[in-house]
Amino acid sequence: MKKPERINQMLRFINQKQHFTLQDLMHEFQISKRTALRDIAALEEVGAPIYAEYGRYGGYRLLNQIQVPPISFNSQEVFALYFAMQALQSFSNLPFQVSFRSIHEKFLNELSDNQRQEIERMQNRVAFRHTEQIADSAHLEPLLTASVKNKVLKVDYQKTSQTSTRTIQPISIYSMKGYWYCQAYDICKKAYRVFRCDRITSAEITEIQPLAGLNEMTMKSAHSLWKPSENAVQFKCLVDRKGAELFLQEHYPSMKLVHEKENMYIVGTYEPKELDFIIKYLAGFGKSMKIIEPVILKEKLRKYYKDLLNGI
Amino acid sequence: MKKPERINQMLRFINQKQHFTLQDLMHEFQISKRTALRDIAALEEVGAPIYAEYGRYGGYRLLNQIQVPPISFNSQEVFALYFAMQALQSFSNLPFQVSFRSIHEKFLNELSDNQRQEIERMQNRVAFRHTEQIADSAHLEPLLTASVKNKVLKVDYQKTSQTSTRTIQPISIYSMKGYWYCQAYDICKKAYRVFRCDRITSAEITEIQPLAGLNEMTMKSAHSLWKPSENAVQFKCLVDRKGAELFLQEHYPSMKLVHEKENMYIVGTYEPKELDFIIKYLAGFGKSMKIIEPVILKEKLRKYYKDLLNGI
DNA sequence: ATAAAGGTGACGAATTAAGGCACCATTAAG
DNA sequence: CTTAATGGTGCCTTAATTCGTCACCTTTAT
Repeated sequence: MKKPERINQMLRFINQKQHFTLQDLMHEFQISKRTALRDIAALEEVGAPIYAEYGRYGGYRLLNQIQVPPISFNSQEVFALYFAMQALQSFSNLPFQVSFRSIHEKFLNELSDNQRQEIERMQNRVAFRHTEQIADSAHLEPLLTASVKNKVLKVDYQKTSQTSTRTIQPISIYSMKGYWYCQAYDICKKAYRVFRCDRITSAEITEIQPLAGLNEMTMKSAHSLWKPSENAVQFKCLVDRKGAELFLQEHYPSMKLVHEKENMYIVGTYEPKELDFIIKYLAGFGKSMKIIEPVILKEKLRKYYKDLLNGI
Repeated sequence: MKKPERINQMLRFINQKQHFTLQDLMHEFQISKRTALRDIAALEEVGAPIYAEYGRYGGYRLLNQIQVPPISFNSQEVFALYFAMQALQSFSNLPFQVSFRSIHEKFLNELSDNQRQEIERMQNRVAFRHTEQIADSAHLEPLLTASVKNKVLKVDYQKTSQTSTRTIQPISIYSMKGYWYCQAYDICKKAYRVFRCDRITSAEITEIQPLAGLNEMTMKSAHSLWKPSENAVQFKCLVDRKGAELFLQEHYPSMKLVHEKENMYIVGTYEPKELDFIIKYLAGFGKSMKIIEPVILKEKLRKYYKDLLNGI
């Protein structure tokens, strides 16, 4: 018997029992223990609500979902979840493997006719837009797995046509502005780094001893690992109301917005090698921003604008 | 997706339809015709009472409903939903009133201990970041209600310190880059418009007769209501690879990216009154962009940079 | 301590799945 | 009668999956 058919029969089989063991499956379907185990995994993947009981007289049982009212979310909650899901759907890469078709169906199954209709009506009326995914990120799953299980990863990282092999301990992954990023500790360089996931061309979980304490890190606290080097330069820019809004739309952890006597300033630090980057960022503010210090930043910006003028 | 899972989803898929075609399966499950055919065979083997209708407008029909064992969300799906919800939570305004606390609790209640633990471990490891909400939008609910129920709304709209009263028929609402927007048809001005919701200072549902046909509009098709006026100016800019990426991160419906003999161009139109806006947008590309036409755009950009230079 | 349950990892041989292609059969519309 | 849209078959190649075996681990009740 082929696997799909067997899995389906199993679904029916376990549905009749409330309790069964691997032995039962082995006899019933004439398969080995290993295969029975694998089939259980397949059943769970399909969504069968079973759980295992360990030890002597253990076995598998069905979660009795019928007794507990099947997730009674109210309409508003259902909407919220549904549209959250829709937003997820537009990601071309996710750190989990999910079929939105399947979620969609299971979701609608749980709902009353009324709720179903309302959802359908709202379908084309609400959206949470975010930047579309720009580059495919192929290895999100191992990155997430490593960060959750506190493992060390060996990755190939491609940066401007150069590929380097890094040994990293991922802390978290996040999507932002069309890209996936991975916060991690670079074991070799002994420093906190952020990697862009689409530039990771391969990822492999190793058994290298992870750094202790790093698994206590959360996404936010990890940023604190980032310290301005001794060479870091302080800067300060005056911004108007519009500039402040732009800042809120896009900024980096090394800067903040401060109010000072009716005026607003962006203050922060940059590493010398990031100069070009920061100039480009600040130029995006246009007239809404005025560099106060340092002078070198003013000079650079002037040069930047001159270059652009010549390039037109 | 592996075959057993696909077959299961198919069972549920065809169970909801009374009629479907090979094409449906091919699209829905992203498989070839040959495979779809084979899957049909597998379904029959599993016991689905399907029969085929030959010829044009043919397809498959289900004789009677199949009994499919109940299944629930699998772990991966639960994770995805959970994190989608987390992302929603960071919105300071939503068009529905929800208590994330309550959703959170209901969610965790339904899960097995195992899943609960995994979720907790992932809590600080994954995030879908989007721009934080910048301005409060107070009247999202009436806007959504009006768009769903096809009602006409009277709103006060504040634009650069001037408040005007508009009579609009909302088509959809969406969030983007930290703001909520509302696509709507302005009944008085007889034109399609997009409003920023935080600038709507009051909203009231009226009983004014709505425009017929508008409720057929979806979010995407509504954009087609937007037509460049007679005064609209065509423009064309050369961009390099980096420029193309920037374009993908941020662009507007009136423009598109085209490939032409190894080169990439942004082409589109702008309204004369949007000139300042478009200049600012294009300036954001820096060296990665070169205006090809019209000349007036080049001139404006040059002036823009000169002004900035003087302002440093 | 022991026995009985579930669970993992690795490996190689066997099997299956998948897509592509060419071509056939049936049916309705024009 | 032709065309388009639909289901259906056979055959080929390549890639992926499946399965059993075996060794060994974990959990739990007795």
